[in-house]
Amino acid sequence: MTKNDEIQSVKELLTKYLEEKKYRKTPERYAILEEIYKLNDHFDIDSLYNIFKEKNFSVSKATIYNTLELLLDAGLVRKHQFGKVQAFYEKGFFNKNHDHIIMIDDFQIIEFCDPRIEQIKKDFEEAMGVEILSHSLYLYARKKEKN
Amino acid sequence: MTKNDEIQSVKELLTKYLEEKKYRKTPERYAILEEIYKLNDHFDIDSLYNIFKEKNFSVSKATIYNTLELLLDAGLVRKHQFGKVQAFYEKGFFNKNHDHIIMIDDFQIIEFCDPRIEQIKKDFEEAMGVEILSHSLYLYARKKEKN
DNA sequence: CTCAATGCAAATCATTTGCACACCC
DNA sequence: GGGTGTGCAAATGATTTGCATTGAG
Repeated sequence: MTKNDEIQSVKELLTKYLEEKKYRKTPERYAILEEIYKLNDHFDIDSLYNIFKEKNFSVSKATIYNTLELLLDAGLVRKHQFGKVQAFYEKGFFNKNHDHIIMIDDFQIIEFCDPRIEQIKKDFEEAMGVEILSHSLYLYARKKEKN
Repeated sequence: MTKNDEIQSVKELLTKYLEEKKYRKTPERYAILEEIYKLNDHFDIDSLYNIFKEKNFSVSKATIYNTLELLLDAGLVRKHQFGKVQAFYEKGFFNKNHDHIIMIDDFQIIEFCDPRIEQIKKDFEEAMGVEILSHSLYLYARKKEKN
């Protein structure tokens, strides 16, 4: 799937979501979704705001906040809050690797996926009679020093 | 180990830490540590501040922020930031259960510990040649609806 | 006595909110 | 047209900072 195909697909998912919820299909919502899916990296509100600014496409921060909330609810982005006050986001539909290793030296983020997590979740659901809706796992790592 | 023994022990750990780092042994630092270890629950800065206020023991919020940073560095408390802007803390030396289930209905927090996590960490350390310093795992759950 | 630590208030910064206007339906 | 969504600026709330004062070493 090319990046353009991917963008096309998530736009369709957004349309479906907006129609289901009877929300309006505003150009801002599609533009923000598209910009997010063009990015390969994690991003914060400000950098997204600046991308639009550079393109002379006018979107207010309030709208970006609102829209990210909406996309979060639609399941099209993920939100991270690793230790910092400021939240980070990433596109979140096709890249199924849910977990993250944070390199504390340079804050590089590596994604991974380990089936044992899913097993742990299943075990807890059964043991405690609850439904686990989501999870977040971060490993904080640093490159091994050579002594 | 009784709660008093525990408080005694962590105070000694704090002393050791302060001496190593050549920091001063102020009454505030010990008082804050003690209050935290008297609590059984997770807490935020404000509730800790209010505890001192009620006791007419004067500690400023700036000092509480500073001291929590210090205790964090000393490994005597843990910090959480689950989605919210406001951070939560908990005592963190003797209670070895590191992972948390957040009940999204009432924000109740359940602790647990699963050895599979440690195994995942070990595997990654070996596979990627990094040292994993810590991790955080949250499961977001809700009580199962009875249909 | 000296300088690190505290207390207070002001500053900062991310996020939220209120309200007028715009534009999707 | 009607009401939701947007934009802007002001409000909020957690955390940080500056600076004068205190007290640990």
